[in-house]
Amino acid sequence: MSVLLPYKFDTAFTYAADEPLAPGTLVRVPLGSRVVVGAVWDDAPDMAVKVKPIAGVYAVPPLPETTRKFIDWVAGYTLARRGDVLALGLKEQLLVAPPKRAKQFAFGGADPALPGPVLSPAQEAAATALCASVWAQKFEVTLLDGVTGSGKTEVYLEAVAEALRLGRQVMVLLPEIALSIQVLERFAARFGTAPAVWHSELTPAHRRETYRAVAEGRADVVVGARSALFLPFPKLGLIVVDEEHETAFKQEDGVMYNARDMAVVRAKFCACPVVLVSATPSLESVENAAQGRYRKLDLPSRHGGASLPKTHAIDLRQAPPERGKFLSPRLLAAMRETLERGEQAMLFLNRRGYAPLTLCRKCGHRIACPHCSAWLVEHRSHARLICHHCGHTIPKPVQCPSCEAENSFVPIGPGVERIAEEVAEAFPDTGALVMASDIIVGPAQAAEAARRINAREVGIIIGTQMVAKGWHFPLLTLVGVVDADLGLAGGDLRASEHTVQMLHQVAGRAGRAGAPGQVLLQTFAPEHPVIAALLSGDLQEFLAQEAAQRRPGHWPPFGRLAALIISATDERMADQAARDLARAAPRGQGIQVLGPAPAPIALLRGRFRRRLLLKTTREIAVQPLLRDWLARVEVPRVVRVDVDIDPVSFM
DNA sequence: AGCACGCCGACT
DNA sequence: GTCGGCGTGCTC
Repeated sequence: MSVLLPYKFDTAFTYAADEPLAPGTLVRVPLGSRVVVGAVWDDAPDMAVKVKPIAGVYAVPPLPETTRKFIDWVAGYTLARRGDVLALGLKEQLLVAPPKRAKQFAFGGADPALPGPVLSPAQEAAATALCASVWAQKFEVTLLDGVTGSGKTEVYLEAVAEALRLGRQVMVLLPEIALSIQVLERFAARFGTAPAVWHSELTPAHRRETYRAVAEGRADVVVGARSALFLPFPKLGLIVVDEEHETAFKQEDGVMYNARDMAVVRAKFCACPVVLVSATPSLESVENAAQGRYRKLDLPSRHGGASLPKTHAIDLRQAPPERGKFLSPRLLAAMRETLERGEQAMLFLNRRGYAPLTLCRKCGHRIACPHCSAWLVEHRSHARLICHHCGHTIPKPVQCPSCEAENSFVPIGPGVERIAEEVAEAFPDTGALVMASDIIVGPAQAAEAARRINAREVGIIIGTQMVAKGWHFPLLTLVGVVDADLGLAGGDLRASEHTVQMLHQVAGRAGRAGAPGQVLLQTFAPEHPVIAALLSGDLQEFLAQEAAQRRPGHWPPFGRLAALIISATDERMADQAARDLARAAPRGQGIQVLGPAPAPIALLRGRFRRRLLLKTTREIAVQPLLRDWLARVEVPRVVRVDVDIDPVSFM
């Protein structure tokens, strides 16, 4: 009998059992001197190897066939080992008997019969279409494209209700679920009980009970981060991917998978519909809809008569801030007017900390991370400099290590903490709140931040990208983007697309209730297509331009990409391996290999990194090419070669 | 993932 | 002379 182990093995091991066990059965098996968990797999047993008997069987429902097929498929697609993929959803701690005092799972209690909200005609039409798909119980992908504040959540909650009426389970994927308190509250309001949640910050006992409830079919709605994909749903009837454009769905280490794309595959194996939801859908999904692979449903206007915010650019070349400051007079004036009306303002700057660079004004020395090619970022709230890549941290030095000058360091450029300082000077009597991932940590703090804002204890919110997602602050009417050009630097394929998405989402926080919203973009390049798209609000036209740029060169979504990241603690070894791989690169019609080049972060956590990029036309599957390529080249064991299929980050 | 085996530096 | 550093390799 073959058993797949949740460790770095691609092949299943063979064990003996007194009587045959059904595939998916979770077992305890000896491995070396230990006993570990494993899952009976569908592979043929290996007859050539001498086998040990299994040590026991867990009293847990077996992994459903749909889950096993999905695990095999993900491994094949991402070039990961199957055991590593199994490990994403199976850990020994999930199966140990729950202690007596563990609270019984309170679910199975969602009530789809509770009355839903009154929907607008457009919402009603979309909800009806989604419910029909759920009812049909067959695979279908729908892109639900609705402007910010259009009530997309209410629409897909009706589809969730339909699945519950049919006795099926529902998986809802969110980016960064730990911060999505407000979404969970809306689920609770609709169904009379909070959904099961699945994310990295659950306690072990909670995690164990949720796993069991899902496996036994007791948990009917699970709202989770990307790893919820690997939970063993026995009767999945609907998958929802909210904020489908979010890059947080892409796992960038270990098994590198895109949860949005894998959700579509998961739905296919489960023969159920999947709904991708966004106000700013990715070019990938829009193109899939244009080609007829996905169905598209639109919610073109805001719910309840609220209008979309008006967006204006502030040209920093003509009206710059005071010297040493970052908020222009026009933005400050708009903030003042907003506060005087009793409304709230939000300043957006996608940069944590006080200043991104610390410079010695005597000799020009800049403080860099010893393990990464990156500057250390000053965090004044901790009185330290921190590397945002590896976490390396030092107290802010008094003396320059290069020229030995004392107190010569000056902060260069702004982070949210520095903006907060400027705000405190300009508006000393207004409560301000910084929202950044190092300050608002976990669900409790996120909930407390939302409470303070909606209780009007806070007049000005200063946030990083954390504030772009899903928040609903009724009194917020002004959004100021401190540096709208920030995301455009660098040669990233999707820099423009991601900047438009992020800034549009931030803009969408303004004016969600009655009062009209206003968005001000501070920029040095008001004529840039990204800024132009945000000013006009015509995202379709913007995506059409993006498509026109990417199509001729077969860049995604009009072609396929895979990245090879070659890394070693010895720079010459990384270089040599990269050159050897480049020399053996696959060739042929529709195949292109770019590089090797030093990665933009050429040194990361003490490892030197080189990159190669494989680009092919859409008809070519990159996995066989890569398997063959990597098998032909021998690299020293100390050199690591990571494969990133469909890369999102090019760092 | 663990755990053992294995070959080089600083202790008794 | 041994203890132990963690690089390398194996686990059905």
